[in-house]
Amino acid sequence: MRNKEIAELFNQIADALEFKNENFFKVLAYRKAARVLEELVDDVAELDRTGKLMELPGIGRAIAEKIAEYLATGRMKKYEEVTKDIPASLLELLNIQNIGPKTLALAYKELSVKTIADMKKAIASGRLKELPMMGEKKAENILKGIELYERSHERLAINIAEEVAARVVAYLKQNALVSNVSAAGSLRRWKETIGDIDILATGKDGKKIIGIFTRYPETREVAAAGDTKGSIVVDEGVQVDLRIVDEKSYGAALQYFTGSKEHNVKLRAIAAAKGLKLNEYGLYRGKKFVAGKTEEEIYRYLGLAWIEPELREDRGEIEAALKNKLPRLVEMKDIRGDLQMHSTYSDSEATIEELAAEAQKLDYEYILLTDHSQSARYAHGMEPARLYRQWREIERLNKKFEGFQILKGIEVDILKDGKIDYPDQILKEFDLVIGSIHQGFTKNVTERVSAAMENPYVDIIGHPTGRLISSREGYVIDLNKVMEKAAATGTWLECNAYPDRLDLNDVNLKKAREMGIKISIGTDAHGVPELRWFKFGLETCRRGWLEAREVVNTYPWEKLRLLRKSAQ
DNA sequence: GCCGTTTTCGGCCCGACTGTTTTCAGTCG
Repeated sequence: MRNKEIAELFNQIADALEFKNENFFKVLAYRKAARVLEELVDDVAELDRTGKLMELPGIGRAIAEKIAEYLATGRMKKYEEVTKDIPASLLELLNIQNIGPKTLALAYKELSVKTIADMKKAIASGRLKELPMMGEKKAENILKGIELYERSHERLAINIAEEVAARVVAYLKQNALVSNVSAAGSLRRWKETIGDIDILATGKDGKKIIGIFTRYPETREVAAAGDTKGSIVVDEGVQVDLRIVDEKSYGAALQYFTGSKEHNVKLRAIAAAKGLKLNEYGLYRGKKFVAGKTEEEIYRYLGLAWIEPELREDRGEIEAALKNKLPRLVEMKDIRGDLQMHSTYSDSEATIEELAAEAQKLDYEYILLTDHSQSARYAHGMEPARLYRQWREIERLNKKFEGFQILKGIEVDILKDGKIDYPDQILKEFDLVIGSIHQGFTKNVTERVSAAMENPYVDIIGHPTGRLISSREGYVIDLNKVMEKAAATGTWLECNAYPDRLDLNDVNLKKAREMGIKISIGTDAHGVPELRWFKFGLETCRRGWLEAREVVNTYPWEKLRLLRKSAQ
């Protein structure tokens, strides 16, 4: 699939056009097309073949033709044209805070700045600050931007961002001047990675509150501090923004700062069509304030049901809300158990007993213990003798519990030849079996996973794409074929809740849902504290529009066992 | 460049903050 490759080209065209000070909306159009391709589950080449490219939102005639051109010839004239007089290293600088297209163009034209190193030199030599509209402070801020970029230009993992935000929110809540403190932005939407952390609060004395905020003990640097808005960089190297609004604007501001940008653009268009104006202070008819204290009243006034933050990505949620057809998203209270975890029997720190004790604290009815199978030597996979020992321990422990049980599971390797790591007579003894790829990431993965799904005892495919958010692309796999096979065989696909995996991801889950595939959530915990990461899987499922009945963890075990394909 | 309950042209996001300037340009979200 070349979706990502083409998306990257469009992003670069957008950067180049921005640098050249082209029409801002044209830049946006390319960025939108890039985003649509990045999130596309289908193969862009297939859509091109069947003439369906222009059915995608944000893809019109001109962009469809460029995609077709690139697929046919491996080249895109537009891309070559707009980038030919720009050094390849230059556009990277646009990602640095306080460097925008104007500053960059000026530094390039006057001082031949082409790289980050050039920019540092231009600042050190004092030449940058001599340019028009530049100055001491401006140069200093660019230098800070470069430092931040070099330290951590990667997005923050959701679990880290959530922790940082929770600490800042708790700090602000201690202060009597502040009320209604809440995280907004991509964190409130539970996006899998977070750029910076947005926090919203209400209070009378904005300036004072911003002052308190900038004295947060973990502040490394204060990037801005005004009457209603402040920005700090905390020790993790992440930027935290705080906005202060009036009580009566709280809902409007929460809506506005939760985003996504694309969702908000569409919402404002709906407002405009009704002769209204929506901004972070409220919904207005002319100068008259008509709504804004809560999000609900804003959506209601626009003729929409309130939309869960996780859905606000402009992936059809506004259309669904207009028709009153929003999904009833699965919630934590629907969940009865965790369906993947490891113990000391393979490669984990936690004993079975410790995992069970923690699971009961979490009010689960069951957990599925899924240690590795024998060929996973790197993970101390279990040969049959150790497996039988584990079963006896599970049986012994289960006698002690009431209203809780440990299910006998396994994360079995799908081998390089597509075979499963245990024979069927062992497999059928498990309560549930997860089949996963842990070896041969580039070798016939689609065929091997498909073959595994033909096995009546393989109930779940674990982390189906194998991606690691921080470090690995994932297997070479045709997910469309895998989903078709999953739907045909009644195999469930996993949403692995491990924060670096979140696999399947939101857009793939939404696609799976549309195909009628059931989803299982597992933390893949390798230690007791990691059982608390379940929420990241749950939230990813919510971003994939999943309802409780579509997530198998919501069924009591008596019902769940009957959903297995071997019981059908 | 896209899009259409304002429909084939004209609108599409605009307000806060900073730093440069001396009334506003650039950047960010």
